[in-house]
Amino acid sequence: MNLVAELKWRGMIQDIMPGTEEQLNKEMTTGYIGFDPTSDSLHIGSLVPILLLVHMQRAGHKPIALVGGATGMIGDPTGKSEERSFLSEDQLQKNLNGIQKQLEQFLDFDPAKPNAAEMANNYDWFKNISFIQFLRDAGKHITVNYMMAKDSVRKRIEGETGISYTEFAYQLMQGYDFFWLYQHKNCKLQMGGSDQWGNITTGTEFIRRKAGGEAFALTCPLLTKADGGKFGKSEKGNVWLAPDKTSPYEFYQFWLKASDLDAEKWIKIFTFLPADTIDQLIEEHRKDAAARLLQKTLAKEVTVFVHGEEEYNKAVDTTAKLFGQQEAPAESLSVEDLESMDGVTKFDYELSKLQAGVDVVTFLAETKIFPSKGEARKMVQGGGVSINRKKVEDVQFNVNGSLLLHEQYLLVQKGKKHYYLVKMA
RNA sequence: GGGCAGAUUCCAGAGCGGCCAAAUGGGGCGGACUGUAAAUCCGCUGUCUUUCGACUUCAGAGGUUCGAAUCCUCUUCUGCCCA
Repeated sequence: MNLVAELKWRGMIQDIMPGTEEQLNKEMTTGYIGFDPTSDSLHIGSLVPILLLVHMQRAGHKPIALVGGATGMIGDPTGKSEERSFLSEDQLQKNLNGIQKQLEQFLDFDPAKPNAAEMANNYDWFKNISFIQFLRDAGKHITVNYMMAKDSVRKRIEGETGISYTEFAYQLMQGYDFFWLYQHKNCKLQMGGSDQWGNITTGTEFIRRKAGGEAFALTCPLLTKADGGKFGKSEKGNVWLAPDKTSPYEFYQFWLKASDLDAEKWIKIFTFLPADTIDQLIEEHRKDAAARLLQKTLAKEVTVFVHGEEEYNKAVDTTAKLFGQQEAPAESLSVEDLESMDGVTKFDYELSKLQAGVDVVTFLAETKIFPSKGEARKMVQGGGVSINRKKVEDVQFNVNGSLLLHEQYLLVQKGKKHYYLVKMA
């Protein structure tokens, strides 16, 4: 199966420029995707573009991962209803480093290979361009009329907040990137999320007008959840690829909690499993949805891809202990079980205080499981707190030494899915 | 430069002198049901607080008033129209 057919089948193509498939079939093609340094880690939303690059490389083409050191100083207006504030240069540098390190782990940079991946930073070519030079070299080739017709710009112009000249110019910079890579790296393809279509076509247009060259574009759909919610958010916010921001356990849990409909879609996009395997999984899942085979496979594949086998195994272990036998009393968990629960947030508490006895609300606030007594109380009143798997029914409930597991642990749950281990010190 | 309209809590959007921590919807969180699903139903959603309540919010600064998100003045920002 050729690359385009493969991506199509996986549901990873939203728009594709005519001729792209032919180009990819004709020769080894260099393609790039840009990543915005808006944070020091990528999140799972960026995983789809990353996977596009990986698929490309697997199909024998050459991927370039570009980080926006220059464009990050400007800000992409796409999808933003308001003008954004600048990132500080320190922050930007930190973000660039973080993102670059992450991208490196997913692609093969072995220079011995003809299609070795490459990393690029558009600051490298923008830093030497003067404003005048840019206006003469780039600005002259694209009309404002053309730029204003782009969705990202038009929405802002028609909207209530307007758009600054700075953000308006963004697409020109991205277009110039593509042109630069076309000239220096023979890069003929740009990919990205479908919201980038406008920016990407400015690039192909630019290449056509300025160099008379032909360049291609391909975008992947932006993911949403079947219930219309935003993709990639968990209770704690974004799901990050960095293990210190989203633990592998939480990461694994995110995929495991996917709804049936989403799981069917996502397994095609986020795993490299072949078509027949996936079809079979879907079929089996439909026979016995409660087994959640699809979610488990999805969670496994993605977690291994991002965090590695070992972290995956730990996440599964922890999951089994916490959710395996929900009816089993908390007392049945061994010291090793409790200690080895990776990814579960741990807190310390003074043994002497506990032995004297504390009311739940104070206890929950002092352990920092809840930020304040008020919030802790609300949650207890709403029936959202359990200690050692027993729901706390009463705000006056007294927490004391007799509840301790193995004389030193308390297993606290906020809601059904969030576990905290409190250890006495 | 001139005129007009606007800036409200996470978002959208009511409120137009006391009954306003501020309607409603969305989102978020929690509960019930279930399969750690979806749909549905219920509760919470400025901060702190056991209750009472206290404190900080309606672009910013002043002012009028017993009392202001609501009235006045200036400032900032945005949109629209005229030059």
